[in-house]
Amino acid sequence: MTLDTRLSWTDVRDQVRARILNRTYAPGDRLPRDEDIAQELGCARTTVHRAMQDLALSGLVERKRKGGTHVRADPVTRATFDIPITRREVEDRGAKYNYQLISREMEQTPRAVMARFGLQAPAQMLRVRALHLADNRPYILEDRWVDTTSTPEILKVDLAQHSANEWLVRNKPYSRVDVRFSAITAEGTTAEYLAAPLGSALFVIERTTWIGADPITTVQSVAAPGYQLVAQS
Amino acid sequence: MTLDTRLSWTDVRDQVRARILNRTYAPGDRLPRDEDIAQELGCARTTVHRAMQDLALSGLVERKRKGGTHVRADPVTRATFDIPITRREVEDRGAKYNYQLISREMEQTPRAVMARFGLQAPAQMLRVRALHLADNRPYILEDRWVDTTSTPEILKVDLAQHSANEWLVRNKPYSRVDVRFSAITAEGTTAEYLAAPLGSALFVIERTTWIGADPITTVQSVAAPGYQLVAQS
DNA sequence: AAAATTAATATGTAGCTACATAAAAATGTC
DNA sequence: GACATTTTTATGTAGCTACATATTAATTTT
Repeated sequence: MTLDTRLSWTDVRDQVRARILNRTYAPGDRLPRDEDIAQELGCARTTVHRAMQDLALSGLVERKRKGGTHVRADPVTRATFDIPITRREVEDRGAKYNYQLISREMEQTPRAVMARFGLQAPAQMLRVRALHLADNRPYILEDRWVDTTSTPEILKVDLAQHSANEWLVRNKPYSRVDVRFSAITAEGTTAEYLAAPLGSALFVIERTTWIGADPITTVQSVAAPGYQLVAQS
Repeated sequence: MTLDTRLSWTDVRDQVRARILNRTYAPGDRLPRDEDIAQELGCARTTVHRAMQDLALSGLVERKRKGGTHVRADPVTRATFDIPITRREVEDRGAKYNYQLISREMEQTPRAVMARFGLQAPAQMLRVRALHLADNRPYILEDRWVDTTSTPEILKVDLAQHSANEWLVRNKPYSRVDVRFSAITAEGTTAEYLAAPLGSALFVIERTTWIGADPITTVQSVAAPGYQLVAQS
């Protein structure tokens, strides 16, 4: 048991956060300099610096050189989501995972896919459609396009056995990713594959990845009715 | 012009990331110790440490004391979303913001709301329903419950003038938040208020906040058709 | 051989110094 | 007064030391 009351940077962060919460430092206010806070609390400036960095990262304060640290007037809620490979997601829920390949063919990219990649002209890419199942019930329907220029190896993968999702995540790291969420209405074959009532609302995750400037893949993953995405705490 | 090729921690991070991308360090592999990397690249261990922390934060590697640093075998896509106050969101799109109060009354919390707060028994709370408009078109319909025990001041706020969203964000900082996304079908008054075709799919953001262990507010925000949420790059 | 103890080790953290850098404030010039 | 230049200042970063802490690995004990 050490009797020293040495402050850790998380202690400092929590104290400063508490002061923001109880309005000692109100929205828009400028906080004291790191060094002054350090002196007041009896720790080093580096410790305060680390605490402040964390508060800035979480969106509570804004820091600027020479300008100092300000409590954000319009705090944003910042939420982080983990999007694991579908197999894991299913298995983590304690369900049995299954996978079915629906189609696999070279096609010309439609306008929507060009837009996602930021392409000027259409290209030939591998389009893979597949269904992921949880306990033998449809879970996620994915419609994927893979750039065979950046990823020719995909052509040799037996996609009936291994999902493109898994193969790509394991074998094709990306340097940039774009993720967006939306909702669509269940219609036609989408509704059929997901066994969703016609007209029901479906949650959609759109994910596009690049390596450097080169497109790798873009997927539209449509979840079965009732799907909910929860932020990391 | 300094001729020193002193490495910054972001340089180190990028170099290590590049090695993971190009399979020098493959998924599941253990990376060299921070100190060895530091020596190899010619910088201090602290610099490597900072770089590694960042890679761990972004989900690329996992670190454990004594265990070392490992490339994650099943990398997750980690995406961060900023959820600003609705006024800002609208104005940032260059649209004119408007707001309409629909109803405001004390009610007993239904089961769904109890669940969101984790309450055992129902409670009386202030229920506020309101519509946010962008360029005079429905944008987001919010159905909010405010705990008047933790937040009695809300009762004195003129909610016809200021949205509860804005007042709470500005005046009631929270210490914990739960965010989740889903999709629902447009029906009844929801469809009416949002001027959405019956049966169309609507994107839903559910946000619940606490201060310490005390509930503050929970909102279900239903967006007009076509809404898309984009991750921060 | 199994269990308990001890040692070794990689990451985590705090504090210090020194200097870099951006931006505001002060000053000087026309 | 308007504009350009210099100074000041608060945060940002790199490197060092020293020690904390969580685990694994090795050793001893039963």
